Amino acid sequence: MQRTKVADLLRSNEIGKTFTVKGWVRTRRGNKQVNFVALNDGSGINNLQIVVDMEQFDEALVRRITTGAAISVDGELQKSQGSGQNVELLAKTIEILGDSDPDKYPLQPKKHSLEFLREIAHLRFRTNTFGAIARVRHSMIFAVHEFFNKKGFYNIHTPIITASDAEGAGEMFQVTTLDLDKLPRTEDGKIDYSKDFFGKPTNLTVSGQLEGELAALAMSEIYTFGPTFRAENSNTSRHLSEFWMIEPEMAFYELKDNMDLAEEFLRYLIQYALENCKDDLEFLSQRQQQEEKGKKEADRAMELIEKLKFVLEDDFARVTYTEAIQILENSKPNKKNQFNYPVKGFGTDLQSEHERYLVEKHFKKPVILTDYPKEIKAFYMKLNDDNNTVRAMDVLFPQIGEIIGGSQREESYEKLTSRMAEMNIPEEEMWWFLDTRRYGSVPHSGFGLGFERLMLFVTGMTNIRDVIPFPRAPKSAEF
RNA sequence: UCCUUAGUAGCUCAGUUGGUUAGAGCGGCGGACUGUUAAUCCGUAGGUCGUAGGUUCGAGUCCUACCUGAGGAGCCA
Repeated sequence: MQRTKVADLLRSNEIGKTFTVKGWVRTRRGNKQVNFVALNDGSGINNLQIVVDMEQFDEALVRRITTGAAISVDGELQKSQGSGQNVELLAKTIEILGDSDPDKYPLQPKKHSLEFLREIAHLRFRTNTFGAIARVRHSMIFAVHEFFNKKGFYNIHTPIITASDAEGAGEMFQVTTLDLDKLPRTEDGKIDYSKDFFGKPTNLTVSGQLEGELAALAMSEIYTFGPTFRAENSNTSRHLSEFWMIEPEMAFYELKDNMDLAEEFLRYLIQYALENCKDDLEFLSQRQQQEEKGKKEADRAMELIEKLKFVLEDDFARVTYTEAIQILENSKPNKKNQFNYPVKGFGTDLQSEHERYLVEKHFKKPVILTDYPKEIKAFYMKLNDDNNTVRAMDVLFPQIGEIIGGSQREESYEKLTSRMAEMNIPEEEMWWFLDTRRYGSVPHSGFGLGFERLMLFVTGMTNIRDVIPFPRAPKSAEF
């Protein structure tokens, strides 16, 4: 018989009909007369209750239905006598597909800490929380492509392995096939990369932006959605060594168009989650509420779904860096010396505590900060007429901070090369990038959205290692 | 990388100023209960206390180093 998914069966009202379900056992309980098995196959957050009439089954078989075991059940759908579910499956035949030794299976029918589950990340898909996160993650991936497809953007695959070290977005992972025990040397003792696989030093990409610009200056509107790698030794709940980034790049967009797109994009994704991930979000919300019980009232996060809706209600605040500095300088915590890093006028690099104050205390909604001093931003950002600030924009979200970083790009060949000279970026390595400014250069803009940061916000999880299936971080590459 | 903090049964934790056979809850296992809802009740088996040194008559409990986790900072997405 054809297999029916648990989620479909739970929605079904074909009482009395026979179905086959396959999945993994969450719990079994009962007595000599009747047993109840909670079965999940990943199709949704809710389990199907299998009712096992003990008179119909061999006790030895039923004993093998342990937490974690895989089973196949043929049975009749019926209205549930219990109150926890509408329908249940009265088992007619049960087949054990895969046993699971209850003495050794690490997942117990009880609450586990997220830290423990990180140590058994190969099995954590089987928990409610990580099943929900995996489904939400899928929906968000799908929504990203849907959004851009609807708007006529083309998805571009940019390279994972690159030879350019130009963006300076952080430490890079080197890619090599050289034998590290016997490195070939040139006459002056340096490593001879002409012997390496690509004939020159190569790394894993830290951003697809530069290649994205090449595509945008022909295709008009493109986006990338791929893995990026940073070998930065950063050990926080907001950073990964391997993460997924979405980078749209648009010809003929100025900074305001860029901001409008970023805001529309984020709203679209959140709206999509609310409409398509209701069950999972409700579960994640309950989970979060449980977690928050131990905290002081002032430290508690807003209820998840309420928080998501709240972001949709209001336009994001848009302020320039200069205005933000003034707000911060005149803020209570600054005057009372409560910031660890006091704000001292133009040029101060904003710290996490400052961003959090702006978003969570002052504006109480997402904030887009623009026009930063050129000194603290990348070389490719368009210089403003004041010669002092660049057309950068950072979108700041409550709790997670910077979720998007972007800018209008410098389209002038002269200004770009002079900025590169100031920042000691070798022109000869960037000849291909500079060609876009030599031939048919136009105003253009783009931004990068850290996909896992979005996932943090949408799921209400607080550690980024919990919103990607197999997190990569310093000293951590298991599974 | 820096600061703080933690590392005791499968999991979550308690172990008083260093002192006889290291405790609990949950989970597992055995049993009871004619429909349960991480069920309930009774019983039972599991640890030498992150690793390596050291102090001491004696260390889970003090000291040093290292490893690992968590929270925060920097870097950023």
